[in-house]
Amino acid sequence: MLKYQQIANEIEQYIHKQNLKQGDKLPVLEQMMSQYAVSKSTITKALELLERKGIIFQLRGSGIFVRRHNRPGYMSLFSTQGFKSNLGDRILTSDVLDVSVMKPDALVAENLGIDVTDDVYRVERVRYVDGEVLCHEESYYVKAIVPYLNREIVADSIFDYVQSALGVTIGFSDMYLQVGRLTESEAVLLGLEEDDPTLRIETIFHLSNGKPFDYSRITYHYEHSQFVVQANGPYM
Amino acid sequence: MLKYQQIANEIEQYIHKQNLKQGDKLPVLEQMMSQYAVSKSTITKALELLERKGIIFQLRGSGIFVRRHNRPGYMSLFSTQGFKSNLGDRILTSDVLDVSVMKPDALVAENLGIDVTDDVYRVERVRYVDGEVLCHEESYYVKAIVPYLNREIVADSIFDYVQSALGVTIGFSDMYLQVGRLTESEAVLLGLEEDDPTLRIETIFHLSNGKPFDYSRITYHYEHSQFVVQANGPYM
DNA sequence: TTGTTAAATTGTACCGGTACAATTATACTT
DNA sequence: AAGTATAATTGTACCGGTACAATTTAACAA
Repeated sequence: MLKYQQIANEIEQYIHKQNLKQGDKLPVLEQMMSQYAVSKSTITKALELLERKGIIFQLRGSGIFVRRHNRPGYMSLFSTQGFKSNLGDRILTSDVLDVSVMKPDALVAENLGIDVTDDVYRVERVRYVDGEVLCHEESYYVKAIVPYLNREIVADSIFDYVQSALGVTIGFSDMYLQVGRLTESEAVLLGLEEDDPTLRIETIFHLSNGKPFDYSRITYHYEHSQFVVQANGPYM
Repeated sequence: MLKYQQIANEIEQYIHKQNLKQGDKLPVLEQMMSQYAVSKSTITKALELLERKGIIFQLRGSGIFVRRHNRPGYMSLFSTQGFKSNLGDRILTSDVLDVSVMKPDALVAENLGIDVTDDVYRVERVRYVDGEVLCHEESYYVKAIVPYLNREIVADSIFDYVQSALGVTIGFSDMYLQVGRLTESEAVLLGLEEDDPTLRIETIFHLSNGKPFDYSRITYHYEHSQFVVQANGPYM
């Protein structure tokens, strides 16, 4: 692991262990330099990472402060999307409805940048947090990149498997959000009624080399899903 | 303007003018260094900014490539939230329903980190994109930070005014998303029916010194709002 | 042609430095 | 006590460098 990542983790741990709250001040940069015995730019890089994650904010001339939102029930929009799990103490489980190899339809192929004659894995799951229905997920993996999947892998974290077993790294993703109404079949799976409101998120996940490898459609249970997104002004 | 910001802008312009698409390659780092006559770290910083904005991705050993999502109808979730307007060619207008000074209720005061005896500006608007109803917005500004507002300012971009006229800088924001059903009064304003689906976003905007100055509740017209969020893997 | 090895290309991690801007603390005045 | 100038603190911009890892290209062998 890289130094600046390691340091970022340790600082994050420190904040949690000390139970620091919004506005609490962290040690100054120079002290961190000597504490971790690295150069200023390495500390800066670690802090920048934490800033992007919404864990701290820095104020020139003043110091480094803890940033923390105050709504326990909300999940990070990104945590449910395959990235670093940030669900805290909540337990995520899955019912696997389907894992199979197939040919993609035109829409799926287009989103994955492949041909309709190429193979994809289709995975269908219903996911739960602490036993409550969270969402219905239908996702497609490019078989050329993810050559093998089974129900055990899929019941767990697919992304962990892909990264550790296949040695590929996930780079970035495009998420498309839209509110709509449930179809009858979706309603059954989520334990709701037809035409009930829902949040639909389509996501295209890319490897770090820019190639799409996963296209997924998620339909959320509107009563069990609330999300937080922490944004940093100048960058968006 | 800072060098690295300036360079980031110029590169962004270049991408648009050349109409580069996903996967197209940009000049290599070393060439950019000489072209803009700055050091490597300044170019790196500019590129990092563009990477965060979802405009490029970098690939060690290979080059710098354009990243571009391919769904024209979708607005960036952040563009409608006061940050850098990225709506492209679409025109954003507002009906101002209310601009007044008042005392906040307990909930608003809590979200703004102030006392119920402190003054706030209450702003209520209906916003349109290209003439279509986009959302209903109710927002509260800490009067101690934003001492004056009127209907002209509010009809335009409040954030531009706050930053340029008041000389404060916006630092970061926490957004809370939730799907629900419209109340009758909301439905009237949006031209929909009661109990229709809707996306509700509450946002707390902070200055760069960490102080909250704006708490807003937005209710979106579910048929006229679709959002894109571009995420970068390792940072979330 | 196909695969393998070696070399060149190219971005990233990390160092250490100077200058500076924003904030906060201090000393001083009124 | 309250304002005002001054100094100290503290993070950010920018420079220029070395080493290195990932990728691509070129050279080579089977």
